[in-house]
Amino acid sequence: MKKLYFKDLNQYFNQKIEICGFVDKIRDLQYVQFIVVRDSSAKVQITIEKNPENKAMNDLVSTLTKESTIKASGTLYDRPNVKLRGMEFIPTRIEITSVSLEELPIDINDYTKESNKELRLDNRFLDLRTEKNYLIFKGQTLAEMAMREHWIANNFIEIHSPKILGTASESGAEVFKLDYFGKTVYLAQSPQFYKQMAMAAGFNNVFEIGPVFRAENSHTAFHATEFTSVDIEISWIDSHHDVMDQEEAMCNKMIQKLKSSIGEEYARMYNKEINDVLPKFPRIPFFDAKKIVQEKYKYFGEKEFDIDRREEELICMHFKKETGSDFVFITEYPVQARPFYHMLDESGLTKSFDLLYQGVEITTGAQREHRIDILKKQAVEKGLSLESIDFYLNFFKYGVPPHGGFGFGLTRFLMKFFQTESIRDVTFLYRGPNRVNP
RNA sequence: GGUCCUGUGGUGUAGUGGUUAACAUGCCAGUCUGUCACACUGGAGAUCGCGGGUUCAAUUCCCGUCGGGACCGCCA
Repeated sequence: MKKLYFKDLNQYFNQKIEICGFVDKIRDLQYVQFIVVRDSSAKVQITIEKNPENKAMNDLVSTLTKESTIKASGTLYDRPNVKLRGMEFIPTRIEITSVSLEELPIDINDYTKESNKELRLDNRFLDLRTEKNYLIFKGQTLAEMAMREHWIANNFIEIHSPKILGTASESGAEVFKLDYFGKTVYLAQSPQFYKQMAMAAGFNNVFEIGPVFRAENSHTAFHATEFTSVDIEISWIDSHHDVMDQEEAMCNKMIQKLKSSIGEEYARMYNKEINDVLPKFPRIPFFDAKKIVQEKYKYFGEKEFDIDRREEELICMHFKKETGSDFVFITEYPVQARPFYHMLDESGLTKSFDLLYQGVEITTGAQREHRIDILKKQAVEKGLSLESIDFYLNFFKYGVPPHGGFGFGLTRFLMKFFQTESIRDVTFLYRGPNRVNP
């Protein structure tokens, strides 16, 4: 049997078909019964008159519970007077394929108050049954597809770097340790070193979409201990601006794809259009950005060499007003805020950038230092032992193109794109300091 | 890791030092001429997170504990 998606049902009027899905609502009246059935794409009404001929089905429906799954065969009719999509399905046979318990641990109806978030995460499989949550993962699929299309058109190679590491990878974050046949190994907190290795391998341009692990005891809406990172690395760049050009192009493709594919559904569910994306995003050097926030908003961040949450929000607010852009690049971060492998410019600032989206940092990128002597010197200055990164330094001994790249937090992007309050809402199954189940 | 907040039927909330803990929704039963967030009537459902203390009396006040959240720090 080929599953018919309910969104396509208007092609099947007056035909004998089989439909299957979850029971969304049951309205059992004196002379007629209605079942609203739902699948991932839409809902449809099944109508059964109460009469001797239908007795078997009538009895079945009276025992049916919401959220059970059913299959029904019958005929679909065009019925303009039915409010739900102007159609109804008249069955000749209904099969209950599984029965749901009567009461659900969470309320999945859109029009009532949302259940407690923890309870929803405990019962994520039920939480995800709503059309709004389904749209998030449809959006994620399309976003990844758009990015892949962009990369393939630009000669990128997809890599799958290991997540079990003998030495800790470097992104400035804490790492998880685990037992590996009696030895201590680490979970990858970034594919950083390996995507650079691909540059040394002559792959020219690479990308990876994969999990990364961070042992940070962070209790915020923007952090998870495991999340999906989109990483790219490209060779033969002149500066970090070439990397930003790539990210700009990628984001444009992505937003345009989302707009063309789910723009209507998004507008219906969120009462708002997807914002247009500008072909070019504002690029503002770190200290200039600080200055704007200080002069315009009279806000003085506590961190001299980094940007705090409030500053991120104000910078985004400023450029949204000035240019209409949801995206803003902050460039030339001071060396104090950056890892050892970022390349420095003549003035001692890093050739690096962050990308902010709707007030949140979604990317860090840079031109990498590919000259081994300078790389070693910078590592030592950051307090790293050269032995610990020996395997990494090897990549630079036998010729390597100038290169750079970025890591893009897919869930952070989706969180803001879908206007959710937490990264947990856009993660299939969230992992955090206090959550490793289900 | 720091600061602050929170825990009451299945779910979401209200409320109180003192008789039967309220409301909405959900659930069950019945009624109902096609509903469409169906409607109406009735019913079941809560040792008020857990432990201790104060008190004649604690769901309420205090302490501890466990769970949870928000913001900050760290980062994507």
